[in-house]
Amino acid sequence: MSTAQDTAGGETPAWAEVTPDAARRLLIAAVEAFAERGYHATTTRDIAGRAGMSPAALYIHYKTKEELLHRISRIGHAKALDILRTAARREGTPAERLADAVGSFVRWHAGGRTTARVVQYELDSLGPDARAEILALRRQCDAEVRGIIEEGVAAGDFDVLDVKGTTLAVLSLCIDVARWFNVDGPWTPDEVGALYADLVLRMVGAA
Amino acid sequence: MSTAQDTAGGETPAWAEVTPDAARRLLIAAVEAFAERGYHATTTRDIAGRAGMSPAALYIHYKTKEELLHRISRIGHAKALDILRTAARREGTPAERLADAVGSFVRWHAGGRTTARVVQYELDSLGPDARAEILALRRQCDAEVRGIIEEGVAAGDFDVLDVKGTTLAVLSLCIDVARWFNVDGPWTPDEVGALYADLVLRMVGAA
DNA sequence: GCCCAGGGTGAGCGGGCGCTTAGCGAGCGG
DNA sequence: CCGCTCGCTAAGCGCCCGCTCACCCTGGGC
Repeated sequence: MSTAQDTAGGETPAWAEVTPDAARRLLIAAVEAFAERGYHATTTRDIAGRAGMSPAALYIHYKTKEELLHRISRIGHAKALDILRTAARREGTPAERLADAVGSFVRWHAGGRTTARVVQYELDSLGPDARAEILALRRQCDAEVRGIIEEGVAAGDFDVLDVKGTTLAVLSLCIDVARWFNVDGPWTPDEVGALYADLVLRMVGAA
Repeated sequence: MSTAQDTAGGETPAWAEVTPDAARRLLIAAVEAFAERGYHATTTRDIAGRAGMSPAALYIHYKTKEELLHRISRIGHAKALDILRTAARREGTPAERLADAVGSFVRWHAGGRTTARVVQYELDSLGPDARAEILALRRQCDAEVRGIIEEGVAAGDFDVLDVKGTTLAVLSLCIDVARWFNVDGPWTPDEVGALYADLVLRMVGAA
């Protein structure tokens, strides 16, 4: 159960950047707990218990419960931005790059649903400073997708009425996968990624 | 501020079915608080305070804090289902009915964002029985939209690879409006409704 | 063998939570 | 003008929260 959360493509083991080991185990426990119950409904005793430690151990590695959420949010958003950036800057037509971006972004939200849930839906539980920092990362995600769509429009490959609105809709569609995707459901992350890539190409008039 | 939340088209005053007046004021206060902070982060003292009452007054009209969420969720889902059902059963081509359904559903999520947020995102805070009841209403919402899409496919108006997946994506797109829509933002609910109706028609290949 | 640094624990503090209860006072039939 | 009803309040109960602190155990340098 503790090794269930990997990255979208299985590149690097998840949360490898968090050290030492005890801090990583606590963070993974927090991700699972926040995803299941939400930030406010999760107790520090629950997090420590999942990591096999006493409640006090949490405060050796993190100043507060909110710092845990902040760390999770920052690492998660960095990963999401990395996925979109990689797709946006590869070679290929705008349609190919948009399909790649949506496909891999959706695979991450479906496969790493536990992490994605926390990253995408617990943002409001952060304090003002931390939230502002995360929102900046979000705007960069938006910019990457909008960039691809604008290039497609400029090249005459896409037919879009409202670039800003369509960008928002595309991201919204991908993000909401984290809310409804069920590992035991009828689709694999790959299947949802492929379906969504097709749907998004239709949305921008590239089909 | 207390009259801010109306229905999508301004048909009936919101929450008119909740009586007596004190119970309705408490429920409206709860909707606002849950939408702002989430169910678990909202205290019964906060709800009562917003309604101008003492903390104990809440328990004259509701057995528990969860009963408030349950009532809000049931009424909200009933309204959502009503919107979709009305659009699905009117006269017109499948494309017209789908555009109507998406447009009005999105207008409700954008205009009544406060309510929609609670209804769509605080579901997991309900107990098993209450959640099961609400999930049944959700499946009916899904069935209404899937019905329109199936008719469009049967009539040869739509070109859809995966009816079930596309239905889910359409609903997901609409629901997520409640997460990002901002009343002070660049769009009105009507504009988002129109944009989304166009995007969904493209998704089903009816453009 | 001794010491020290540092990750870990058990116990517990102050406080705020959901919820209860005893009683108050306005409205009203008789 | 009594007295009953009933919506509401003030006070507070028991609980568990986030977080702290004094102490312990273990492993590596000398």
